Amino acid sequence: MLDLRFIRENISLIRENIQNKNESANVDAILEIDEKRRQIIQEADKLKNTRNVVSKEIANLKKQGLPAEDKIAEMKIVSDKIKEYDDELRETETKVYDIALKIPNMLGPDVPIGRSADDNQIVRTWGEMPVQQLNKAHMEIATDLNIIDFERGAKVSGGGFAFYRGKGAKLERALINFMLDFHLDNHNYTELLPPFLVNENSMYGTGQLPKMKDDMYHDPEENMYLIPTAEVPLTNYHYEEMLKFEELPIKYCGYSPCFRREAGSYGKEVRGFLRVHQFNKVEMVNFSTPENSWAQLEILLSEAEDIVKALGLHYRVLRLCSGDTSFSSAMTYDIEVWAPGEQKWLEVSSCSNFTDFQARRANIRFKRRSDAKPEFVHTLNGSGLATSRIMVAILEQYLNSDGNVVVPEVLRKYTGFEII
RNA sequence: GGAGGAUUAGUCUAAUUGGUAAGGCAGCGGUCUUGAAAACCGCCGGCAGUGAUGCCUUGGGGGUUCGAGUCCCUCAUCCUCCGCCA
Repeated sequence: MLDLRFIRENISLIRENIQNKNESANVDAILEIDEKRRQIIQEADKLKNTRNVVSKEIANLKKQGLPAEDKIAEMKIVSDKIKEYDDELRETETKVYDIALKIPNMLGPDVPIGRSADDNQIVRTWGEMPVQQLNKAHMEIATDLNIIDFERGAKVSGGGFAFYRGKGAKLERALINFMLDFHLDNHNYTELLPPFLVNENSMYGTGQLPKMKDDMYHDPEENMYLIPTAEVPLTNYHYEEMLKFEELPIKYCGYSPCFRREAGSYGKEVRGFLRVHQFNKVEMVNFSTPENSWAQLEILLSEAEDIVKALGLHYRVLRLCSGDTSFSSAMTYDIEVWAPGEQKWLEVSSCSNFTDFQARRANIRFKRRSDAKPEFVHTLNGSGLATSRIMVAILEQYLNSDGNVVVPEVLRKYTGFEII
């Protein structure tokens, strides 16, 4: 969420930003409602002051055994009035937040303006386009090698679910463990293995709710949500906390499965591993001071790139244009790996600076000194990485001429085999 | 799932029949000192405000009352016991 005061003072910038982000939030009413909200607070505070002062007088009278009926009757009226104001305030605040929660984060200064993925900037490309002797897509490879079973996934759960089988399952576990160990050993992270179900507050905290409600698996019985990314539990780990200045930046990484309903997806988009309801991901999150967050974003990106490099996969880095940058993000870099069988680039990581947007929602703050005013931290996160699409890239880039797949060097100590 | 107990600010701990959150420690700033410690003074929950100041805050949310840390309802978390269970 944006600061209400910032909204008040920069409404035209906010309208422009909503357009640039291809969002549709309607902010027309917010100024008027917020003005009303502030007036109610002022009026109510005056009455509350009266009540506090006179209540003390009543207490004193009672102590001296003097009558206080007049003042009590007077305060009864004041109290009723306060209740009316408080009810009105609650209503008005709800209206303000309904609008404010749907306003997207402001874009960072270097974000190129554009409508769609076509306008994203290519920052750099790493490695060489691999030359394929066999031109097979990952589904065919996986089926031939019997390492991924979508049919039985569909039978047991539904479309978009799969079993990893045999060496496929082990390769998946190897990827997860390799990524975690790599970040822990080389990038100074603390590992968190989080809950996969979270409450509603957490979903609001990181900004999945209210906007993305339809994309979430929800248990109405307990009002809990299956996480769409470990970003949710890892960021909300410090929900409503005051962090220590000396400890920033705080860096966590953690594995989780990610659950997405993908409502509205269709056709060949949902075929194979490119878009599934459940996939595995190692996520990195970072709590930073405001002045340091842009530098941290570059570091976060390079840490994600280190994984792709270590796996020897041909990839490129994109700076997302305004229209492709998500609701909560100020700026996002995507890492895409090349899938020769698909003949396309696959997103395997998204590294974003959320500035103070999530921190304000989740109320995560820090003090520069023990007697200083609290400030919101900046939060960042990046996938490091999503394994299902990395699996696709490995199968297609490491396919050799006899139809087998060579296991990337760094994974061999985890898999125990060199070839599938 | 059932029964009972607990939750006060970073932490520990107070608060007459309901009368409007008192202290200790830690931390920060200062005086003193060659430097440090000790001692002493001030600050030391949040929001708004340049400020004086005002409002809010006893796990969350409601209620009763002129007034709630205190009484009632509800939810959460923790502890003890019973039941069930990987």
